[in-house]
Amino acid sequence: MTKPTNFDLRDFMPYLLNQAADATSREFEPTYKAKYRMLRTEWRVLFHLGHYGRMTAKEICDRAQIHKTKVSRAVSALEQKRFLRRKEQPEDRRHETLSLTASGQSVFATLVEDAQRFDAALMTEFTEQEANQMRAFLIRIAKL
Amino acid sequence: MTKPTNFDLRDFMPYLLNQAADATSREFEPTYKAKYRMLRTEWRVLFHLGHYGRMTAKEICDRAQIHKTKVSRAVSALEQKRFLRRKEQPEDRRHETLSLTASGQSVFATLVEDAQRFDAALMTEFTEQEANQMRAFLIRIAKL
DNA sequence: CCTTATTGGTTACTTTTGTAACTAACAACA
DNA sequence: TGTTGTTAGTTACAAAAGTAACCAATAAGG
Repeated sequence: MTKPTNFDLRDFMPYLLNQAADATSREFEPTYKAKYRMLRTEWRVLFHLGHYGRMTAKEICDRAQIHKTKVSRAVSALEQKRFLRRKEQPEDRRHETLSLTASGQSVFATLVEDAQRFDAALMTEFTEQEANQMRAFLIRIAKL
Repeated sequence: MTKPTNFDLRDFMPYLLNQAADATSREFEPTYKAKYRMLRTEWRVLFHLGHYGRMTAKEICDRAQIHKTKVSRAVSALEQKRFLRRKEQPEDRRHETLSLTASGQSVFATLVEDAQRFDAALMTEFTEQEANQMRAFLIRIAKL
């Protein structure tokens, strides 16, 4: 009855994805952590605002698939660092629009460069075509 | 001086990897969490022991790239669940060899099936060739 | 209007993780 | 032997994440 299971963790996609994600994140984390004392979620929120301009916390939750409490905490932290500002919407006072301050934007600009440099370095071992396939694949898996 | 940064998070590999890893893990987690009240690290340790037979905590750390405190805690938890057993090595009493108990092995067997089923379902949207490329790519990125 | 959802966001409490300091066993070498 | 260094693993404490309960504000239906 006992099957001769030859199951290798390296055949299990979630495991591989986690290992790869961890490896790259561990390497990149110091960039924003050391420079700006930011947490991963803060980094993500900053990037969403930097890229999309302005959005509500809810929109960030939906787009980035982060739980609202995590976003809430990240927003507070970024606010305390004076990287973003909230603005209550008069037509619906439950919403608040978030946007980067000038200093938030300059931090964003710096971190974008770091990210691009990091990504370029990471992908040197792969051809442009491989990189594109990868991205497409991951986007499908993550349902982005 | 301000560059018209057109940086999309979806161009940043660590972000994509994390999103994909999170998405798949969130989906798979209930399998071992609901059935056996196991944590992710416990699951991983169990799988390493199930696959390689017996090894020390240190070997698991190295192979799975998990920090020793996390492994230590997972080992204790699995021991309490009677899924594994420790055996001190007489020739070097700092080492202890870990191995699955009978019940640990049967849990492992069940979870392997779940994992295989999950992986198969996840990959239905991709060709065999795509899947293999993906795995190869991730193994390179994760330096496994 | 008034009651009952629903929605955006925060707070309080618990569980898990990260970090550093620690113990015990061994190794190396004077 | 004794001192110093290293290694496997644990423990204690702090930081972070998950979960659920909680406010307001609004919507919806009688």
